[in-house]
Amino acid sequence: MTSSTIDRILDAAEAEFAAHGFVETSLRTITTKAKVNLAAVNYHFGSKKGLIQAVTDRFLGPLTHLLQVQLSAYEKSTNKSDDNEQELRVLLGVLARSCQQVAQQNHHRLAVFARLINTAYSQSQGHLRKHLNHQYGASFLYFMKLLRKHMPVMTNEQFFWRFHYLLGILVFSLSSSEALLAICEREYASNRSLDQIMADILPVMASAAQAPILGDF
Amino acid sequence: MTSSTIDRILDAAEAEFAAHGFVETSLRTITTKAKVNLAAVNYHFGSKKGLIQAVTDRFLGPLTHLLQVQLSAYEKSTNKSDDNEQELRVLLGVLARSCQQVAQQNHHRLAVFARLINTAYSQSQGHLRKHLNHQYGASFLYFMKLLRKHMPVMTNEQFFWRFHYLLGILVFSLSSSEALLAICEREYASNRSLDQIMADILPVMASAAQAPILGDF
DNA sequence: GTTAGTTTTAAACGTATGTTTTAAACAGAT
DNA sequence: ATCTGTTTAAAACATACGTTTAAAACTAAC
Repeated sequence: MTSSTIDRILDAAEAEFAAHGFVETSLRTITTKAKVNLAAVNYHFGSKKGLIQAVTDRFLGPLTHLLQVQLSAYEKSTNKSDDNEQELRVLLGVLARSCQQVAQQNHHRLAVFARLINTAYSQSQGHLRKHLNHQYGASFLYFMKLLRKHMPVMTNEQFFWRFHYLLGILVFSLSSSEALLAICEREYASNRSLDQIMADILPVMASAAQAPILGDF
Repeated sequence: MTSSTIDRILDAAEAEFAAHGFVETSLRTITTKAKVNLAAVNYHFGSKKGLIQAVTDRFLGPLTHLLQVQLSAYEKSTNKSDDNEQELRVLLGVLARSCQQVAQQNHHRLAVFARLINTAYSQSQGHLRKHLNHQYGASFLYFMKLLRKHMPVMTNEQFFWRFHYLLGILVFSLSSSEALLAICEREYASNRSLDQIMADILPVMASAAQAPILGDF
């Protein structure tokens, strides 16, 4: 047995979810791609919802754990720069590197994660968002706490909004990465990688974090 | 007859699409909310796909038309600032104001638009993206051309990526606006409007547009 | 008032989906 | 080798969906 049924399902589901979204991909396409019987999903994961949760947990579990470690290491580090924007890039780099390390070559994982965030914030009810917050909120709150230090000249509410604007850059880029990379290759004959995109985004997010707050427009 | 069947369908579809997405909302929920017979959708719009197109056309048609006018007025205007970032805010403000003017109080319209962009870029095939580009690409290319002038220190490819990072801010904020506004009200007892969010985003996008390009991280 | 064209209605159709069921195949322990 | 619990397999189930049909209701012109 090269790989277990469970792993083959998770891998196939991850790829399909990343490419077509959660509701758009059926269990039948997943199970045929995984070369597994249809009923296997409900046997091992209970339901489609359980499968989605398992796929995302496989990424978010290690990610939040690694993030916790890396952030506390960053917090204890002494060689902080005086340049606030530089320091923002470093902090955002901790998150980016943690994502990359957990995704480990697998370009689907980040796309699934981005889709998850997207759907979580697109639901008016917000059940998924509450679940994510309850399950993995601690690590991300920690990250936000450190980020907050480098964005001092705003109220908590202003920080809330600004944070989600930054999140938008990341989520949109990752969930659209497949299409964007394809366009980029066709239009500019340039073969980029997800890692390069991540590196590309960091200074953009850092600048966006420091943008002035203007009342009018 | 207070409002025609077609308009009632469009209004109901717009609200449901904005709240739950295109695939997640059924024709039955739309027609019951519109107090219209189920078959009316297929009679008037041919198919669900036709309905989606009609909903988005109702927004994108006027928007691109208005944008075309406003942008050429902007291009001809003489009181340009020497401050590049300020000028970026003005140009982005043209887009924002056009969106607001066309959306006209209807907070669903912008959310549907954002969802459309999101799904267009989330499809690996990209049929929807090509359709939008073919139908409404001219106005947005015009906008990009003007934007390009204020982001000179990068290659065309770098501009391509940067543009989509900016797009991410807008799309995520708009498609998540309902959830974000709800959280904001609950957490900070602050009643914001979509217009305020738009005004809030402009300087962030302007700063992000001018962020430096760093090779490493 | 009749007629021709349009719109609305109720019902049914075909299909795709997630899920369940029941039995068979398998694995490891005794 | 037998037994026990676990996993796989094929089939069926129930439901929700988009779509189509055919008749009824409506509208406006003659």
